[in-house]
Amino acid sequence: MELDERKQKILDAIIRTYMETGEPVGSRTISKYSDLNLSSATIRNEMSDLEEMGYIIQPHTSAGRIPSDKGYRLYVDHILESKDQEIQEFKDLMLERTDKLEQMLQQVVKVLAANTNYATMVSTPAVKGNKLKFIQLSKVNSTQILAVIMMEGNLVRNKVIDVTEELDQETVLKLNILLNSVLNGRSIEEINLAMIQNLKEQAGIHSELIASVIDAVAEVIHAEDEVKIYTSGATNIFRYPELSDNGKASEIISTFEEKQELTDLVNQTLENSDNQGIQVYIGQESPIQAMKDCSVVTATYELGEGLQGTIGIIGPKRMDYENVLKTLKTLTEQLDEIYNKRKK
Amino acid sequence: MELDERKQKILDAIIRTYMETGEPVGSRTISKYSDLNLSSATIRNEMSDLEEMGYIIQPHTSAGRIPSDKGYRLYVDHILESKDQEIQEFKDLMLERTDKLEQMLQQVVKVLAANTNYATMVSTPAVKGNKLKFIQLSKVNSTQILAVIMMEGNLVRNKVIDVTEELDQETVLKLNILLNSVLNGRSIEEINLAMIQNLKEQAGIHSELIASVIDAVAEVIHAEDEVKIYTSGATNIFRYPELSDNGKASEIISTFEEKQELTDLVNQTLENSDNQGIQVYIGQESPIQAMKDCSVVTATYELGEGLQGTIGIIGPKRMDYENVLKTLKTLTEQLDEIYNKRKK
DNA sequence: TGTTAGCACTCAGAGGGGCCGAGTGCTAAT
DNA sequence: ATTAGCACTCGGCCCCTCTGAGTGCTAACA
Repeated sequence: MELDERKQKILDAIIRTYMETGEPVGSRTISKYSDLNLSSATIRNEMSDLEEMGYIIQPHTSAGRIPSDKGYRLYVDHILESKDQEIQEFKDLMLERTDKLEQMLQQVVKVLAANTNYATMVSTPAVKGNKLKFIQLSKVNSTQILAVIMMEGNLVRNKVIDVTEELDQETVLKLNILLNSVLNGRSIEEINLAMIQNLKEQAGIHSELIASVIDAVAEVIHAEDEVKIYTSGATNIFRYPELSDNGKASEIISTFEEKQELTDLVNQTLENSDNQGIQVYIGQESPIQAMKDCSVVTATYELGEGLQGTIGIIGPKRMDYENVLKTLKTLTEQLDEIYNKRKK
Repeated sequence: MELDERKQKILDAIIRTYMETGEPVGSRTISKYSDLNLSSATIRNEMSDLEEMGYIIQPHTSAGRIPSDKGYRLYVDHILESKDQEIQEFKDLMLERTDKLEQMLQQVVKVLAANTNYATMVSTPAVKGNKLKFIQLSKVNSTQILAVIMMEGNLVRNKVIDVTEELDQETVLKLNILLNSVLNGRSIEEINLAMIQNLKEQAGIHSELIASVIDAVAEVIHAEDEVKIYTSGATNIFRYPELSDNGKASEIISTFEEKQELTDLVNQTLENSDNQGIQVYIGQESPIQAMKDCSVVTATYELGEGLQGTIGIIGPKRMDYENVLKTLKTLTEQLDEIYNKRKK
């Protein structure tokens, strides 16, 4: 059987209606609502076909039809194809923009949740192929050294290193210079064993400390450690009866609270960025098991210099894809812009 | 009317039974369950008195009685009076203890939620009268300086400062020495205007930068900014039917997610620490409106040197106070111990 | 041949009635 | 002061019915 234009239109009408109401939609509704001017009987026939083809589902006899994952997928793919969408302004949000990236992201995720009425999340940017700007060792006390590591994009990480040998100020200074002269401007991938060996030799008796510092650098740069995730509006899922069943709701909210699985989502999203970085997971497609009854829309934003983060919106399968996609697109663009301004 | 011993015992029995079952408890139950050897009729008379005195409530005619906030309060106060409670071990938790305080706290809050089946939260320590260990300025590029500020307790904060004037390495070094010589070992309260003035004078043309740095120090030290709150087990509230009513659950979980109000709770807790730092808010007593149907138990832990944080457990009013109080006491002691070991 | 009207059928959900049992308050007896 | 007994209350549960939305099928129609 073929999905001709009329069937498409009917499917579209079904999905739209269902997105609004959340109730199974019947033939009569479509017959009246849409501008197809077909009787309910005809619609029924078509619906029967659509069901056979797997685009819609009847939750039980004598109920209307609801879209299946496959139906949603078709719908979303259509939207994704349609090219330029108008741009909505986030001025009010951006007015309050702060210098602190993390605070801003928290702001973003809140506004997003409030605007969309879905659950939202955002990850801080992961470091990817990022380069060292400089390392600064400072003596804390006789047995501890503070290593401050700054990367491109002004990301700063600290680590306190315990040392066995006592160091004087001068030695610390020398080690500083040594480390910086060799490591600055390198990405983690570029720092190889030969380089480390070389460093150790030059450091002489302090080679052990060098090893510690390198370890710290490696640890610190390793992205996963430091990707933070902010969420908001998890309780929005109570708005959608099909999700607020106690077991489901609890699972989804737990996932939001514990965040571990969200990290997986972020990583997966970053791996397959395409289509302007926006991805839509419908139902079972979702990488997170707890969200198999939801749709998850993710977008990748980039603050330049290999700093990529993810924004995600989680809602019912009948979410307002059109609006969500548009909003996410706008938002990621705005984030780009912020970065560029800050750079200037 | 007086609360004689028998009434006390009956009240106690009512509360304990209700804590177990979550159902209103009737006179017959108490008559059989307790070792008072009184008929249900007698119990009924006493219950009638207890109700009049405000310790118990009848949710509706022909239902049993449940404890009122006042009843719980009496019960909790009794427990708090009873002195030495046995100590329960958290060895498995502590085995995994890491150097990273925040990671450990996250661990703590998770274990706590899993063990108690209540919702839990923990705040990172707030800085209070804490002293500067040192300040380190580093040149990032021609217009930016990185200030690393280390406090007692090895708390490190970073801030990138934009500067208008170009600085060479040597100047940065000089400013470093200047700042450290004046500010080291001072707490934020000790840094006064005269000191700042003095610094500025010595800095000459760079006085503006000094001002920026001082601002940064102030900002960074200001506790509220940096108190982070971790939560876990928010969905545990679904275990308790009296809380899992949709509206209430949603409110509580939102509070947990947004965290702003939890900060208020933390602050309030830190302000009135007494009774080994453990406080119990029952129902309306809670500083957080959303939790007016819950009980909130908070404990203050101290990592020495003015670093205080808060642990909180949020559950139904019929929570197992005895166990919760014991657990919290143990936990805070363990945290103390960790600090002492780390110090050594 | 595609579309429509009509009709019998299905089924979830709302509403109502009746029953049950837990629990109370009161009274009279011990 | 305590207890036994009794009438009464009331929420929760089960069962039934009714309703209305929706379907599939068939026959008529253009």
